Amino acid sequence: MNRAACSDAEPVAGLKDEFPHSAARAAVVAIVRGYGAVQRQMEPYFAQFGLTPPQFQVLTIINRLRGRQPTQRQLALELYVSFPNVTVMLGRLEQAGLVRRRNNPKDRREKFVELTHRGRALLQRIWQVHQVQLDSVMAGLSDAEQFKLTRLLDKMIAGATGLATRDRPVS
Amino acid sequence: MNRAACSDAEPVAGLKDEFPHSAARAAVVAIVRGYGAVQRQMEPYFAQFGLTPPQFQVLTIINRLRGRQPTQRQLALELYVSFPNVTVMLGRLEQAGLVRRRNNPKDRREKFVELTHRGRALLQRIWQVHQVQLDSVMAGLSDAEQFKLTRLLDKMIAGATGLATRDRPVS
DNA sequence: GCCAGATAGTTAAACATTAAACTAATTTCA
DNA sequence: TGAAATTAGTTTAATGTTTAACTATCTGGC
Repeated sequence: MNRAACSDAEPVAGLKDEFPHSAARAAVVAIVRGYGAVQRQMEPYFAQFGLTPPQFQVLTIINRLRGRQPTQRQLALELYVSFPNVTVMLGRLEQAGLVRRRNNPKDRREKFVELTHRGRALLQRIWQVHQVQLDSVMAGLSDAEQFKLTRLLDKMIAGATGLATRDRPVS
Repeated sequence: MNRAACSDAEPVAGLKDEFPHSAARAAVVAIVRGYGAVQRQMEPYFAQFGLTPPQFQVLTIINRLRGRQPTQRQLALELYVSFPNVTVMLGRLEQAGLVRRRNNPKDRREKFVELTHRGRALLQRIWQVHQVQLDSVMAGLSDAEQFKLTRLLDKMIAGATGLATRDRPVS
């Protein structure tokens, strides 16, 4: 390819080559990096129990909503994920014997979701060592700093002015 | 299934039904939620340019390493992702005409990666409006709070005591 | 000079995720 | 009552991610 008249190795005339730094950019980058660090610690930890982090999240939410007969729909809203995603994840968790779907006889479109005995037992087994893991992830910060971090993130979430925001998945 | 002797609706005897709250747990949850909020704002934003957030990240890193002839290997290390992941993502970006792979004649195992003119032009088009987007994500925090948030997250990352940690993907 | 081991990249299989299109059941209302 | 609209869930296609297994190439010691 002959691009002598528009060399691909040269910057485009008059435009800068790097995006400038700013407090907002640094904070966004820090959040993404912080999330990555948390993920890298939690993945092998949950793998010990045969779970992925999202699977643990699903089990936790189902447990929290127990007694309220959650449907897959309600689960998706609580989890902040799309509806098809719930279908897929429950399929795997059901196959693993941790979760059960029951048809609602009153409305045959709906299915209630609940933990099996095995699913509940697994959650409790994890809880016995879970605080140690969380503390090791947060070992770099004092309790006061952990509170401050939590407060700042909550404030950021509350104040984000979603210019091009989608509140939640729509499917 | 007859489970009369071990009812699935009862909590396991002697174990608690909820994992207790703690500063560390709140902070981890806040990081995950904060990341989700950022993602939900950035995805539709990048979609305007036909990109996903990871694709933008790849283009940014390739641009930053330009002049150093980065290989796919070096890209994976900078991006903190696995090597096969780079293969897959570059495949799509190359197909979109934003990136180019060139064989290293000195070592025919390696491939150098560089932005095409079109890739560089797209980055610069995004940069022109990028600060507005970042500021809208961080609209809830003052500049000083953004600095503090960045500092706390960096400290958290540096201090995490990876009990069961994997520094980076191994493949 | 040649073969064992290391290195760069790819392919395959699994999981998570979304949007879009589809099926089935219920509700609305004319 | 019966057709239209709504709602719950699934399936499909696409993207991103990992680990494991594979191919091709290079390097080092004999």
